[in-house]
Amino acid sequence: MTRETAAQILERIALLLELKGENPFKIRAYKTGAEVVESYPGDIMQLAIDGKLAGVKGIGEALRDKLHEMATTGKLEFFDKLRAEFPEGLFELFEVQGLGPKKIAALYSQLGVGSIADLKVACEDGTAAKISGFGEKTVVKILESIAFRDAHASEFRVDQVYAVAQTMLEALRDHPAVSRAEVCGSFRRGKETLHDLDFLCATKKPEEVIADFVRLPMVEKVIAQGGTKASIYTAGGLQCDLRAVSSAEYPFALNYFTGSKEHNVVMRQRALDKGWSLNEYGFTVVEGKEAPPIPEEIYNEAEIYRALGLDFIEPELRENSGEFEAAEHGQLPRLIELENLRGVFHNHTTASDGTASLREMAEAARDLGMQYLGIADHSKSSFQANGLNEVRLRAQIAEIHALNEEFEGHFRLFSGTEVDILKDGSLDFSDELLSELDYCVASVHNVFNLPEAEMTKRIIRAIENPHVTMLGHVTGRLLLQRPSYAVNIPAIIDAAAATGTIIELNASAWRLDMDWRWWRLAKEKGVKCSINPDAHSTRGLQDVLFGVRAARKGWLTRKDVINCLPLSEVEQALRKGKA
DNA sequence: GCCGTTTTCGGCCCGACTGTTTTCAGTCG
Repeated sequence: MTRETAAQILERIALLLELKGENPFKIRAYKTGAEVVESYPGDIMQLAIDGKLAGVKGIGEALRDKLHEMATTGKLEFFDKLRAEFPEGLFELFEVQGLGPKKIAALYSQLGVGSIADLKVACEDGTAAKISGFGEKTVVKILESIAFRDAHASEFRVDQVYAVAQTMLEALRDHPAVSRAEVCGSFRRGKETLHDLDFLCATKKPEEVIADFVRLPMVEKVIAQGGTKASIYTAGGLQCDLRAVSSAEYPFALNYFTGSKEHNVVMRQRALDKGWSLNEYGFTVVEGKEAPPIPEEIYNEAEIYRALGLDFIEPELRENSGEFEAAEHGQLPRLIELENLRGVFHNHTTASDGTASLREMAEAARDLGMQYLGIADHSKSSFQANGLNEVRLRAQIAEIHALNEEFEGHFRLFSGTEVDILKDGSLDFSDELLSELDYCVASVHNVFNLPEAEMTKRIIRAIENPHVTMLGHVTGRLLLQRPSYAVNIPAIIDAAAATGTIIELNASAWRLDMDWRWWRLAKEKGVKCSINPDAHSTRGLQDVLFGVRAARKGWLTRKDVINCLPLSEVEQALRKGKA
């Protein structure tokens, strides 16, 4: 059993115990246990098998035994018995905004509601509104939340598909009959959410490759299987398509299946203007038309673009939103790469709601080849996240100074805070305290329902504070789960430009906020970006990967992203904008 | 169920907001 599965089982136990009205502290113990399993630095499942979990904080005797059982037998009797008491669909009810354990338990016991489909019926026929604690507004909110969820059905965040994409791609590339393979589609274009994964491979033996593809271990169900293409579902319900083509066709197919559809339309039109027809297999001269000869050998996508008089357009830019004009005039940006990052800001430690200590986070960042790490734990108003008060923050600053002494200039910790932007736009800490920090991230964490004008004013007031270095997750959205609050982004960008405030690109796959669609505007206005993992564990630092994808999609180069600066320059840059 | 300058049992994170109530329970962050 994988650690992800084990963690999910512990989480589900916590939910079921909540439904049963169990002791809340016992429930929290299971939730903590799930987090520990999820983010433990080391092979926790092997430790469980070997019976070496003693001393792992958060895992006591009971969880130790349960983890051992899961790791060795692949199941957990306690969980199987517990979940048999409730319908399977009950879990999805927790995804509905406004529904918690108490309301779900009431719906289930009084109306037999055991799934979102049941819930929808109960809301629409008026029975739900009759339950004590439910009313008209509750029902409306529930229906809204269900509608939002339906609109995004069968969509996945990129972190949910990343491992499958890599594993399948490796399997394809490993295949003796495959010469080249790639993930195409919206995954390759760096989209933040997607419906399926499109794989492409070049081979002389398509049927053999297809047959082996549908037998991969992660394949749950074969939807279709033919001579050159197949579709399957993984256990997680993710659809994966494979197309097998010849080596000569490969660059054309790669281009075609990467899309976007709008980009492809323009590509084909440009080819037609030359008298060529373009499809997923190659160029052909249009019947009866004067046309230049088709380039004889096209081995890669760049040569297709060159044949059409264009610079190579990176997949992330292929949305027909100006990339052709830029490619024609040699004005495409040289997009940022993961390797350009020299450090990261906005990270949490055990002082607030992170799972790793200051030292562990620093060591993990060094191991990733970074030169610096910015700490930004929550401020006191974020009680839920164990936010730091003034005394604890000053203690952390001192601790950071001590660690920096120890690093002797080889690595640098920056002291910061993720300070709450309060309802009126004032900040959770005084200017005096903020001035003692190396930098400050300001974020909204409560009162999401303000009208747009008020929310915009609130955030701009925070931006105008000279101690606010950067603005955190500007819209508060959680992809596929919660829409952004109402806010006027162009007005925020203008305010950031006027005050020299950096805007964060929160790299958590849940957020990717500010959205890639706004970065070109921000860049035009001279606003700098900081790609921030918002890491709550050492593993979380690696989320910068998703942030870089989004930054590339937003046309950003290393020059636009502040944490591409080497240590020797970044400190000054943190101050410069606000000087 | 976990933890502990407690060795064995008491404490474990808090406040705002919402909608339903008529003083507060439930949810969220």
